[in-house]
Amino acid sequence: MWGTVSRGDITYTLDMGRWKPGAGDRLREAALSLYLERGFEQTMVADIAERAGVTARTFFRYFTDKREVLFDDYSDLEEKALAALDGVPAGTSALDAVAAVLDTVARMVGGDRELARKRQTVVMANADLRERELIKLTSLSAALADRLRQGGIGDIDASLAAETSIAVFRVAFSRWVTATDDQDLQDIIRETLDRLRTLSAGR
Amino acid sequence: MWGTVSRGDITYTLDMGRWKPGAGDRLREAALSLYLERGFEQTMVADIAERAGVTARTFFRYFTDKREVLFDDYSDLEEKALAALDGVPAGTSALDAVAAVLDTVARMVGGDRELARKRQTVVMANADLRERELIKLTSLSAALADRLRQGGIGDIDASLAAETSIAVFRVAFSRWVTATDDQDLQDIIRETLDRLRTLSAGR
DNA sequence: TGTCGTGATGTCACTCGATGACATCACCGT
DNA sequence: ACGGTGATGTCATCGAGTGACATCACGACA
Repeated sequence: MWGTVSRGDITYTLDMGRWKPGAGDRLREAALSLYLERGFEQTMVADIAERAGVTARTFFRYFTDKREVLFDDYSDLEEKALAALDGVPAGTSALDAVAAVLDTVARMVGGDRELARKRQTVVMANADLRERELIKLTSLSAALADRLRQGGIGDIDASLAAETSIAVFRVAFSRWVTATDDQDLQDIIRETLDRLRTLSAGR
Repeated sequence: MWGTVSRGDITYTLDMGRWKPGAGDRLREAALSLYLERGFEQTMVADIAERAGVTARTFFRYFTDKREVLFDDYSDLEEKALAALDGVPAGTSALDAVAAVLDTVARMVGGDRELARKRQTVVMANADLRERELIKLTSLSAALADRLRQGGIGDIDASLAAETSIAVFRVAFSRWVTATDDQDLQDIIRETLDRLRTLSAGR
């Protein structure tokens, strides 16, 4: 299917990629596997591109930088999270609304623990990747806070609830990927949120 | 004081810097002012170095990268924060312990609001700088959580309390730098923490 | 007072991430 | 068969960051 073609005195090698669809997905897979094999810093964008059958230049057409290839699915997450927030009945307390959002997020992320572990391994091994993850969560938090405000929640309460949800998610997610049993992420998140309520009550 | 010196057929310009002490501080000041004037991306490390009277290579001997020049004081902060944590009496609840830490941090950061505003302006204007700020806060949080565990606080409670303290700090700090009156950062932090307690109680 | 060691800095060369400008190619409709 | 279009490749360039080595001021010491 992909052979070689001569044109003039130049021979083009049609090594899958230039016209094969799905370059973005191939790049994502190539990146994750290479980051896992060699580590993030030891992997060059050219390596990822080569494994995906494209050029480094093409990599940067799909992803703004070398880190983003692991994180661009956060836009989906944010979209669904906001939708979940819109779904809660008016008058729900800020923390309950946020609980509903966390439940939705848990369903999205909690499906494939093996994948989550691979990603977590890679991300935790590198400071730049941890930074990127944090800012993704934070911008999600900011979006949630905005939406909460639109729903009539007070300014500070909205910010606090949103930030708190991130805190809970981080703690719960960490427990989930570390856990040896196969407890649901959803359950762990619920537990963690309850725990926070207890803590804040001073008990 | 710093003139020129001829040695052999080479003339060295002793433009303050090569031997003048305090290169680190000069670099910090130069960076902040340039980031403020032109923006972070439009400022090159060579520019900062030049204003500080050194070479770009020297910049990287003081700071690991272009961002770190704004954040290396976090090591002080972490040190003092942990010391504050050690100062709380045994048996204090996780959240109360964290409250004490926040108070200490507030005293350190809350002294110069003008400086804080400048920094905040620069940091908020650039995604890479926001990332760096987040990871600094997060590693502070991790250090606090560790210390809380050493003090006998349960695993999850320790993580949650530490993460929560970051959430409270972020919300409070944002209010403080934005505020038009001259309310103390300490007070705002106390208020915000109280607000979180109320929120979590479901009221 | 001259010499030497040391720490801080400068110089140079290089790699790699990232971007703009332009060329090339497959594919699709006409 | 032809021309337009979108995706990709190619090339040149900038700037961050790093290693190796040279240079210099200064303080110790004879």
